[in-house]
Amino acid sequence: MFDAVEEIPPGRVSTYGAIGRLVGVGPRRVARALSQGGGAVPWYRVVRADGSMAEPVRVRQMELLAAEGVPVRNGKVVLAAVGWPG
DNA sequence: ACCCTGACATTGA
DNA sequence: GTCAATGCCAGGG
Repeated sequence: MFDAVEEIPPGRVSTYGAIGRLVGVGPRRVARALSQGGGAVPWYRVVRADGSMAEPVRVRQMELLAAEGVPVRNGKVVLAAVGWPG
């Protein structure tokens, strides 16, 4: 699944659910994997289905995304614009 | 084995 | 658009 995450091009964003469907596992499995192993992959390009982000990292994540030119609206990523289906 | 908890998703109010 | 309830999978006590 880390492969799927690395597949996300810069400036684009995907969701836990999307990744989950790609690799055939539940979204929580993805979230868990990233929270533990993460670090070596662009985990910040993965957000919730509604574009919001996880509390523990939401600040950092917003910065990293903004740095790649990802549009954010009210603390939520504009998936309609940069969403990455896979 | 049972219960609680969490970087989640979907549905209905 | 925001909130609560329900379903889901895996870990830890």
